[in-house]
Amino acid sequence: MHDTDLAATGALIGDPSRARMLDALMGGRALAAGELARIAGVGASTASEHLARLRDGGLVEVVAHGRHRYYRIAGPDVGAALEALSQVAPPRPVRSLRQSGHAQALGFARTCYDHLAGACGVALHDAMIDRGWLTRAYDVTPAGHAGLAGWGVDVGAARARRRSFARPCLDWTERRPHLAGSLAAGITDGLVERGWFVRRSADSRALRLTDAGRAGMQALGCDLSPSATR
Amino acid sequence: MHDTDLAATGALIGDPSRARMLDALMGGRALAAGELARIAGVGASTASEHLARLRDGGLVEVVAHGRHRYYRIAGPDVGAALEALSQVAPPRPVRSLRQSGHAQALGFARTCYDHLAGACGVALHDAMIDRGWLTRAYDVTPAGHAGLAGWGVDVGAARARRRSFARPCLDWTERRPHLAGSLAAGITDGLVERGWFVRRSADSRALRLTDAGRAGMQALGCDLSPSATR
DNA sequence: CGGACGCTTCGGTCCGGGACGAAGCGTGCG
DNA sequence: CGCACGCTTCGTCCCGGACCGAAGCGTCCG
Repeated sequence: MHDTDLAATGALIGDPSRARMLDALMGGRALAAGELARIAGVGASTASEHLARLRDGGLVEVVAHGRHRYYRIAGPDVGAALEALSQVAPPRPVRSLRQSGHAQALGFARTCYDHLAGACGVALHDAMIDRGWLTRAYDVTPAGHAGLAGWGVDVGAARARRRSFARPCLDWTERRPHLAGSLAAGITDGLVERGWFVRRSADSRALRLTDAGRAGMQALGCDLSPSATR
Repeated sequence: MHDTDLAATGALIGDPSRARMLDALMGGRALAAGELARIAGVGASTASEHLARLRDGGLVEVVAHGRHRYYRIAGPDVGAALEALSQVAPPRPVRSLRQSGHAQALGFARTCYDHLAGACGVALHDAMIDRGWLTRAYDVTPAGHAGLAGWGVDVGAARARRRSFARPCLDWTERRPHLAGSLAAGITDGLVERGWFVRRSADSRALRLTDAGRAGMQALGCDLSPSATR
């Protein structure tokens, strides 16, 4: 039984270079050390040291492929902590039209670690419950099973994973829950594979909703109109 | 629509003195600046500057009573973020028998901002659902209404507050959910007022379960045996 | 009213951590 | 095999933030 060292983890997140790396890794993919150095805007040696500290602190894990070292968020609890911290972090003022567009894109659709977030994530969560695919206790109904199978999502596989199956994750841009857990990760993977969402760039966890994705989500009953997403 | 400055908030939490203050404030009470200086082990001037930064960063809020300045956690979202961060923070090794006792006490019963956490919190959450006081979608049943009224808890008042009513909050010591939200805050207040739990000290968010509390919780079906709390 | 007290602000000091460049190690490839 | 490349480790420098003591302000109380 232990007390925890909050300051240590806070300090890890509290460096701007490391925070930029963590933000990029919240896109859900593993990124190479060199890529993270570029994203953070520091040299390779500096990036190495930052990544070592994040790894030692348990926030990221590393997988080597030959000379390439791929880093990723260590697990869903880290993703959840970073999202919760984003709830209370101050907004970064928008200084350009380009940044404004990026912030809009983040708010509309992005990954929160390994699942869909933003207005699209919240709309999906709400529609799945309204349509009876998911109960308010976060169980998948037979209708949900069938519907998700039609999306190419294997609900049984998600359930078999040794982690939380389905739970609400409070969305920092919408201030309402989107779906998290292994089910949400499976759904998000499935929707990306179907081409409903496309990743914008390595630097960003913003996702772009395709025409096919818009049609599919609206068929479920997701409300993607501008007023509903505000 | 904004991006957030994660590093700024991380850095606030990442100072040991400030982390100690936040930890004490997670006890759910407002504490005076002088008390927080004592808890953090720094002088009054240093504490003032730390508190000013926490206030400016939105993590705490201040209420003046004459020459006394009482600081408290700014809201449930901050409490949730700190609890989520505790999930991923490294354990602080226990160095003495006294610390070991304190860590045990924290794990058994403590406040997580304004609601009961630890083994007791998780046992209460589970028993309320098992006993049919609460549904798995976190609605209070008529039986729950009556039972809680018997505990002196006003469910209607909790529902009328402009915040989340009832939701799971992943417990960092038990790794399972305890109850959070205005309902949980009301329950915790009620149980403290009934003398079921007693606050140990200003420095700590540990709660002590009284004999009356143990009897009352066991009557509901809370499993407080050592094996169930491990 | 005058002194005590709680708290905040400010200037000065010092230390820790982020940045860089150089060197070293391991993988990949012609 | 030799060179290029990706990454890590190490030493040095420098800046920012925590800390303290002093001074100032406002409240409390005899």
